[in-house]
Amino acid sequence: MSVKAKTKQCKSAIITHSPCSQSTQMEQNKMTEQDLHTGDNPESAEKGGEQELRRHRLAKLDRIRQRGDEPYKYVFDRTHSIGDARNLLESMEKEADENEPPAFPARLAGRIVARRVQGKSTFMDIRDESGRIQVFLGEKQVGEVAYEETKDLDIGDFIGVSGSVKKTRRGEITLFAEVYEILAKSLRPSAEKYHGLADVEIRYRHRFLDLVANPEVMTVFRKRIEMIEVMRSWLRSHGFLEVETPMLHPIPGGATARPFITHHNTYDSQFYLRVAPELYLKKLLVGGFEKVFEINRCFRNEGVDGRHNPEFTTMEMYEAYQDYMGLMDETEDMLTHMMEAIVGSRSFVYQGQEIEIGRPWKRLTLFDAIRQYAGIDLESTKDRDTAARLAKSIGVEITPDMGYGKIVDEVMSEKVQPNLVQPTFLYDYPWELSPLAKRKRGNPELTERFQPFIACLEVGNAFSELNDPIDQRQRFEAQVALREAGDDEAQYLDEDFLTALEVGMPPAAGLGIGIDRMAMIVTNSPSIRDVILFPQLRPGV
RNA sequence: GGACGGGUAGCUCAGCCGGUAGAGCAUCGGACUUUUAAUCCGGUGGCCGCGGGUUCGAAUCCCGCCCCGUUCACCA
Repeated sequence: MSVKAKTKQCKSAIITHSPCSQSTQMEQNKMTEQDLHTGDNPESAEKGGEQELRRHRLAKLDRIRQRGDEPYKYVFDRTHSIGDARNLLESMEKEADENEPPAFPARLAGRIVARRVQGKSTFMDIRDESGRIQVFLGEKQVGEVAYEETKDLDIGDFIGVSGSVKKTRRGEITLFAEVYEILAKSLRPSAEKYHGLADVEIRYRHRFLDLVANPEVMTVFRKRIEMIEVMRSWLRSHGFLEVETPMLHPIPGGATARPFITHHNTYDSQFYLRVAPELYLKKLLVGGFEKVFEINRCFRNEGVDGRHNPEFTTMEMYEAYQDYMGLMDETEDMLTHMMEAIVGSRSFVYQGQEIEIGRPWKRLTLFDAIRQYAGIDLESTKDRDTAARLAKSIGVEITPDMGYGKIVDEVMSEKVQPNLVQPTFLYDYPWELSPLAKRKRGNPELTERFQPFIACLEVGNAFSELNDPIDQRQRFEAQVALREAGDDEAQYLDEDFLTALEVGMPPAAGLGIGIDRMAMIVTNSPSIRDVILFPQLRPGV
C-alpha cells in the first residue's frame, strides 16, 4: 500500500471538485452528476476503485450542501453517551412491569459502522467511545424527504440522532429516530466489516484506521493508560513526586545505548535525545528531593524489533535513604498491584504462558540463577578466558571482544531468561555491567542491582545508586576506555554529574520500569508495536 | 545485516508446476417497513509492490530492489 500514491490520488480528486472555478455551486454539482453518469469529464474520467468510491462520496457531499445542509457541523448536544443510554435502558427494564416496556427520549451521536436497508426502513449501527447502538430509521417516522436523504449517508459518517431508546421485538436496544442530522462526512471507504483491517503495515502506519476498523485495539490502549494511572497513583500514595527532566541532553547518559543526535540552532550546539533520565533525577536527590519519579520517553538509536521501538516509555523512580533490597519489596508491591488491577485476577495468560501473580516473587542472585539454569559456575571464575570456555561448553556463543561481565550477561540472556516465566528478581550483578550502581557490601566485584522479569521479558532495572564520586569517576573512566576501544555504546564521562555527587547525594535506590513491556504483558500483546499508538516504521514508501 | 514467510480490487483473501485475473464484503442500480455478517437480482472496480530477464505468451519461472512480518545477529 503506497501512502504516496494515495496522497496523490486524493489531491487529484480534490482538484476535480475544487470550488476555485467561477462556476456556481449548482454548476459544480451538475458537473459532478455528469462525472458519475458519463465519466467524460477529462479530469475525473480516470477510473480506479478507490477514486470511484471517493467520487461517490463527494457527490453525496455535494448533494448535502446543495440542499442547504452543512456536512461538517460545529456542535451536537448529546443527552447521553451510547454506553450510558444502554445502561439506562437496562436498569429501567429491571424495574418495569411487563405490559409497559421501558423507553426514554435521547439524543445520541456516533460514527455509522453498519447499515442495513430494507426499502422504507433502515437500520444503522452507530458507535461512540462508549459503545455501539442500533438506530432505526423509518420513512413514516422521519418523513419522506429525510428518509430519502439517508441515501447520502455512508458507513464512516458521523451522525446525531434524536428519538426514543427502547428494545426492538427481537430484543436489540435501539434508538428509534425521529430526527437525524449528519455531523461529519467521511470520504474514504471503510474496511471489511467482518474481518476488519488485518494488514499490520496499515494498522501501524495509520493507527486511526486500525482504531476505526478494530474496536478491540482501543481496549488495549485503555488498559495501557489505566496501568500507567495505577502506577502513578501507587507512586503518589507512597510519597513520590512526579517531575520532568530534559529530553535534550548535551551529554547522553544514564544508560549504555547509542543516542539520537540533534542540533540546536541558537546555541549552535549538538544535543542528544535522552537515552535515560537517570542522571538528572539523581541530581534532584542531590538538590534535596527525596522521592521523585518521571514517566516519559527515552530514545535509543538501535535495532527495531517486536520488543524495541526507537522511542519508548519508562518510569524511573529514586528514593533517598533506601537500598536495593527495600526497593525490591516496593517494586514487587507496585508491579503486582498494576498487573492485578488490569487483568483483574491473580493469574493471566501471556502468549500461551500462564502467569501467576503470587507473592513473594522468586528471588535469585544472578550467579545462582546461572548455576541453576545454565549448570555452570561463573561466580568462582573471575578469569575472563575460563568464563568464556565454560560459556562455550554450554553452547553460548562468545566473541573475543566480550569481557567477563559481557559473558555473564550473555549466559543470562541465553540460558536463564527463557526460564523466567513467573515474576522473578535476579540480583547482584558483576560491576562491569553496571557503571552507575553501588558495589555490594562485602563483595566489591558485584553491584547491588536487580532486575524484575515477567513472562521471560526483562521489565526493569534497579540498584543501590552509586553516590561515591571517586568510584563514579573511575567507573566513567572505564566506560570512556571502552568507548575509545571502539564500543560506541559505552557511557560518557559527565563532569556535571560528578560535580553533583561531590556536592553529596544521600544513599538512595533507583528503579526503571519499561512501560511498554509491562503494557505488552498485561494486554497479552506479542509486539511492542501493539501497545504504542504510533510505532516507528521505516519512513517514506 | 542473514534466513524464512508475505505484498493480487477500497477491505479480507483465492489463483502461483506459464495460456484472456477471481470470490466475499464494500460501492453503484433494482426489489424489499424489524434487520443485526439482512436477503435476492444486475453492474462498476486491477501498473497482480517496483525494475529487469527468460518465453510466442509471466500474477505465476529467474535476477535485482523496496516495504511488512517472524527469527537470528545486534541490542536492555
